Amino acid sequence: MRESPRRPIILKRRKLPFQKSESDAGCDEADGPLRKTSPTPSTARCFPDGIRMMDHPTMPDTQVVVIPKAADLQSVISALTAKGKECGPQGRNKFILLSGSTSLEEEKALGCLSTKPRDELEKDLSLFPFNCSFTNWLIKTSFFVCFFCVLLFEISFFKIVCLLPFKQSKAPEKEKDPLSERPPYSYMAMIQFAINGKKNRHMTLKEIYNWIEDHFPYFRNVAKPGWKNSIRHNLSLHDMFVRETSPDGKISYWTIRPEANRCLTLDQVYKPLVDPVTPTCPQITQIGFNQQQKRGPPELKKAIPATERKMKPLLPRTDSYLVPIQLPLGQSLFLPSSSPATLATPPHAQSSSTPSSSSASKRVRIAPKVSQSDVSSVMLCASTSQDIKEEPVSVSVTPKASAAPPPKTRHRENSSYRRKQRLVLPATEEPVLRYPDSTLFDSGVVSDVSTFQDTHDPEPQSTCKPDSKSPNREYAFKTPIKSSHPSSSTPSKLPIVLEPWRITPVRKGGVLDFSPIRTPSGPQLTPQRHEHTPLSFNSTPFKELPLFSSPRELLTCSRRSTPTCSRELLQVGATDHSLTEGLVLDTMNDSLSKILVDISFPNLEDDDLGMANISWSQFIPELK
DNA sequence: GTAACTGTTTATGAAG
DNA sequence: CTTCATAAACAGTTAC
Repeated sequence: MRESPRRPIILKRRKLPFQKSESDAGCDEADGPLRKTSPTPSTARCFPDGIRMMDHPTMPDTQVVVIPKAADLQSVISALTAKGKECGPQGRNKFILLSGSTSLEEEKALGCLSTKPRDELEKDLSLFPFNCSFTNWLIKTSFFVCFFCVLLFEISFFKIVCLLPFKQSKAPEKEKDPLSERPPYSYMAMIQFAINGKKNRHMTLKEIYNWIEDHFPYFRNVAKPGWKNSIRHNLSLHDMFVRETSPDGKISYWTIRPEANRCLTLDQVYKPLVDPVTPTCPQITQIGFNQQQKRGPPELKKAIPATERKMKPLLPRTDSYLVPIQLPLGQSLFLPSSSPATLATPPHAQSSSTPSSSSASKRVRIAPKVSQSDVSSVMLCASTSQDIKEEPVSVSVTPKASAAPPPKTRHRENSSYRRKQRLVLPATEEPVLRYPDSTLFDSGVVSDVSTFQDTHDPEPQSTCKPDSKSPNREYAFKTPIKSSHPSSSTPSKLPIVLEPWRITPVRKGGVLDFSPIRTPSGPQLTPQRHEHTPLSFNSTPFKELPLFSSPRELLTCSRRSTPTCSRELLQVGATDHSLTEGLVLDTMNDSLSKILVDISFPNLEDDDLGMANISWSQFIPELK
């Protein structure tokens, strides 16, 4: 059975001998040889505060420090700092802080570490998921410690790092040829990778082909030629992909709608074990707001077997960016004044005044596949189709309903992901009316609506009556642009029925005010957008935290914010991020309190970080 | 004119 | 039911 896509990648545990290293031997003379041979609780070093220390079983430079609940953490940290410095760079200068444990947990933890034979302990530690109470406890506790230390030692001497003490992977690694393995990404994802991999973020179809072939040899060597058809299909199907033409109109480029673009690049997901053609994509550093991302250590990515990359971490829900948000009626109050008369204006009359690059590309003439007779029949149909005329704009009308399609067809037609046009809500053309001067949409802050406006530049009439004002009118009768016309290159029984809203605005002038998507620069129109931007991908919880005046506030906020990490992000994070089992204070680096902690909780459910059974006051006396 | 390429759309089935 | 992959029909464009 294949692992859950959300399951974090399990890295191989670094196998270290239990023998004390030479360097460590000279670290703390006070610990004595006794501890080296038997790190039992009784031999653990005791600080004046009652802190007990013991060598980490697998990390030679790390000690586990058990801090009593009542201990003064500040003094403990100070002591550890001093101790770490004493040990020097070769000694055990990192400490995993375990704080506030109950005696039972403590005993379990220490007992787990100390009472079992080495081989058994190793076996325990190497099993996955964690079956050691100490390890589980460590996970939970380190969660606490992370926040606690951030709180207390934001300007302290410590560099907080994450290690992977018990990382391992016992899964049998099948020897598969990565070159012949199908990548675990959807076509849509791969297209995004490709386009985002380019500086200017637009690609010709052929470039997309080549990119995919270069990065996924499967498509070059194994896949049937039909995969290119699928690429084209995806490009056409998904609204996030927008076709633009070069200034001379001879070259078509595919781009990604900015507000729909999460700037995904391949190396955000994984680094191939073998990438014979293209080295690691360097694009990530070129992506503007993506620059804060930190890639995981290369070794982490290298350790990801291809089979474990079989996940779908990057499949944005279509409705997350394709469907304009239906806000309540009142939302339209942001709009400038509009009049029913404007609404009554045929959409195409405004479409030419939308000077975005996208719309420019959309001004290509639509092939006049619909003959006059066809148009007549269409108009006749529309005028006689009661269900369409009577339907409010906001009500979805089953396309082709009046054409009596086969039941199967009707079923499919109701699927919202089919056909980009279907994704456009009826009122999406309204912004054109409200904002004939659409320079707003070129400002970079592009709302869904504006882009829809661009993408779905309504030009139905242009087929029959080319817009003489269009600067691109010389590109007459090119391939119909998606969503630009109800009719398609594929003969359609009742083309106009596919987009009933195109005939409803005049009649539904008032109803159109339902549309919330007229806000000129509506961040609120894409409220989720930023949560899906790559900015969030690698951000640590701390980055998102405001300043806190108290531990309680911090922890409260931290717990609050944790669930905001979507599964998707977790999935990506699982690929890129360290798997944190413990927090280590690197006492040898006292220059900065640079926080390098990325917290993820492998083997714990997203919604269950193991905190349910933890009393915060148990760890933080200050909270009491 | 034809082939190849490109783009759009529909249909269908698998998988979850 | 949704998402995705796949196949295919069809049309426009371009190069030969």
